[in-house]
Amino acid sequence: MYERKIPLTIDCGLHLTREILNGKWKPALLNAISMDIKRPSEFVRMLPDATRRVLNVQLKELEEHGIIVKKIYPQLPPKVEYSLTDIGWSLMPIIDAMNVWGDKNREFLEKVIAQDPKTKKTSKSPCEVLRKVSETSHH
Amino acid sequence: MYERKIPLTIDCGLHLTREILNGKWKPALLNAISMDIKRPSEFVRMLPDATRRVLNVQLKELEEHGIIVKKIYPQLPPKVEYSLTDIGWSLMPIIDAMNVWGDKNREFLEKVIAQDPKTKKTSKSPCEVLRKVSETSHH
DNA sequence: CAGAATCCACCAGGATACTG
DNA sequence: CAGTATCCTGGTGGATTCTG
Repeated sequence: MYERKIPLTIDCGLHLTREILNGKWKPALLNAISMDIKRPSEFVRMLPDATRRVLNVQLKELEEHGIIVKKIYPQLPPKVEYSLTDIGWSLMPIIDAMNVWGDKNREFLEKVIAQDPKTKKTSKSPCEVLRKVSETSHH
Repeated sequence: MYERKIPLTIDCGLHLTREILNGKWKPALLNAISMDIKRPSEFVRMLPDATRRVLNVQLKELEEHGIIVKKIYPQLPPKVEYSLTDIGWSLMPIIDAMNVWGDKNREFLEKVIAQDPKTKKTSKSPCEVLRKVSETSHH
């Protein structure tokens, strides 16, 4: 059974963290950036089910919340790169834990979520896509 | 700088976990249940900004997803208690991490989130409320 | 005390098209 | 390649009322 190391008496922190991570693609974006996939075009390839617009919106929020930084290279064609701030990096253990937990329980979770009527099936599995991207993302 | 222990090449797990935790009050509910605050009336007291209905909805989803279990005592007045399943417990380190991270960065986060125009101020701080509840929750 | 039934407002997120 | 402007809809979550 799970043993709590720290006595948690309040959950404000929980709400704050939820607020920061609140957005359909934010965890995935953070995960991507931490893996050095940090250009908008790469995000789009990596998350085929998301729109450029939505990704931009969520990236902007993450930026405004101080989690990531946007660097614009004044070139033609334009080049943009995102990177994690210190606070952003400090968030990664949580993202990783979510990733690991989801992977570990994938079989079970896919079943219970699939049986959920309000779950819309996404056309493509993000898995293979991301795998491809990360192989080719650095030319 | 953050050193990644496990090479993460896919983020499906991330999506699954997000799906499970997707719901405004789910993390707080899980946190509460793990702290042995597990009766509907306690939830309502603990989260004054949430409606009974919404809490019920989210509890039901958590139950359908196999994260919690609902036990109904056939009495008058009715009594209901929720508890975490094994999978639910295995999720707690993540909830805790979120709680800790949010607490640690509270000052910063409150600032950046407050300056966010689309953040609606909640009337009461959940902190004091929860503190009160946990003091009195076991009669 | 627990919870179902309505009704509804709002906004996150998706589709599309256009500019630099 | 990057970003913005519209437009639209589905669903989340809130308010209220009513039962056992």
